[in-house]
Amino acid sequence: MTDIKISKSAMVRLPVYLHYLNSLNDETNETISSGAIAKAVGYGEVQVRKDLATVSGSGKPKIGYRKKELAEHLQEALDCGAVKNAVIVGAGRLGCALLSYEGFAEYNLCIKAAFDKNAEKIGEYNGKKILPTEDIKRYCSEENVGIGIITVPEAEAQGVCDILVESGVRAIWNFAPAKLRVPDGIIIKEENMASSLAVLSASI
Amino acid sequence: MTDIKISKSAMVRLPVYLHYLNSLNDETNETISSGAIAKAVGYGEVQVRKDLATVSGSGKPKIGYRKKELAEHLQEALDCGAVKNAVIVGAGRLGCALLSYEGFAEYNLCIKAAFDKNAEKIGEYNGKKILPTEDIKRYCSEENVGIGIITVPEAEAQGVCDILVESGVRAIWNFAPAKLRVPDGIIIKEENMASSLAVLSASI
DNA sequence: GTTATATCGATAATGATATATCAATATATA
DNA sequence: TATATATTGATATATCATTATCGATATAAC
Repeated sequence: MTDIKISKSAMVRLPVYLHYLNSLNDETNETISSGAIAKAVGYGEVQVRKDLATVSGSGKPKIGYRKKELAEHLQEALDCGAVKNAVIVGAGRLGCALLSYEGFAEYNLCIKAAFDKNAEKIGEYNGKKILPTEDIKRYCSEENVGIGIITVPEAEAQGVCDILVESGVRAIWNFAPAKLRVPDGIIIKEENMASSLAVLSASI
Repeated sequence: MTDIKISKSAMVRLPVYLHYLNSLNDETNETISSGAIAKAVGYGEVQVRKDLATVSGSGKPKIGYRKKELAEHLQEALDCGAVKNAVIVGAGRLGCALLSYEGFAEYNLCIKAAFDKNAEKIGEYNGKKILPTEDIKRYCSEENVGIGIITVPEAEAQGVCDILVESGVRAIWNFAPAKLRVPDGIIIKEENMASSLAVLSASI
């Protein structure tokens, strides 16, 4: 693992490049220029070059980047060569939306199952199991789950978070509008829908 | 409108402060210190003071901030005194999840209706109307809609975006993994779920 | 009244990120 | 082979955001 430091903000852009490359349906050209990518994804072209330089170095003057090679390097940087497993806790509307969202597969992310404390929800959704909350710990260790997604109400979020951490999950994606406490070493990303929309609204 | 410049990243934190203040159920203290807020929401205490200074100035040494006053100032800064209307285009799972999400109300955001091109979806969901795509323009001007939320597949996103812009929407929240082109003056926020999760996954 | 303490606000220092500039280079053309 | 051109990569600069420091001030205790 060549341990180059990639900035947080660059990390957000990498999947965008990869997605764009994947979306190109085998056109004639084997290569693509930073300018073309920049235009397509809406970043500055220097920005693109700088980002790509940190992961690839396959760019050649007058030629551009070899698409295939670049995509591979992006995959490596995002470490999405091997499938990674995730689970969702909270099988409400948002939880189910994520459960059935196809887009994760592109990055080799697999949402294996969801959990809910409500007995009525237990069963299947879109071919994926919804299990009772009590099963989280067992399931996560058996299925080698590394990522937990929290879509429960605010009041329950911290409890769920603790269970996930106990279950060996190393990263958490939190959709509840609550600040969660996690031990050092656990990565947490807070996603606050209402506040995102509020920001947008404030700027109009 | 006192036109102070608030940085983008500070703007993201303001709703968090407001939400926290709202969540305090009328405790004995009328005031709260920047340190206490910092601890609760997980930011540095200098950070909190700096953010609050840009919107309020109601802080007093040894006392802290008057909760009520602070909340009002945050509301003003976020301009969420008056109700603002939004619509969703794409009544799939994610669209419906957002349609029924209660959390927006805290910031006086009202998602009025959703639109879908699929005739089967037309009707109601959770008490809110789902209308055919053709009605977007008429509805938005009649109901004074300023914000459009796009939850359609990538291929349809740009078309929907154009319609929304034509309909007088001034801000767009895009959940499709596509870079959308909008005229100057229209604010757009790209939200890429898959790529968010990919970033998280890459860091474990 | 004087002193101690909590807490803010302002300024400065650091760090991170984005943009601009330009030399270096791989190909194409004459 | 020499020259022109597209395009990268590196360096420098500018912008933006966070953290640290410290003096100022409102209350409380003595």
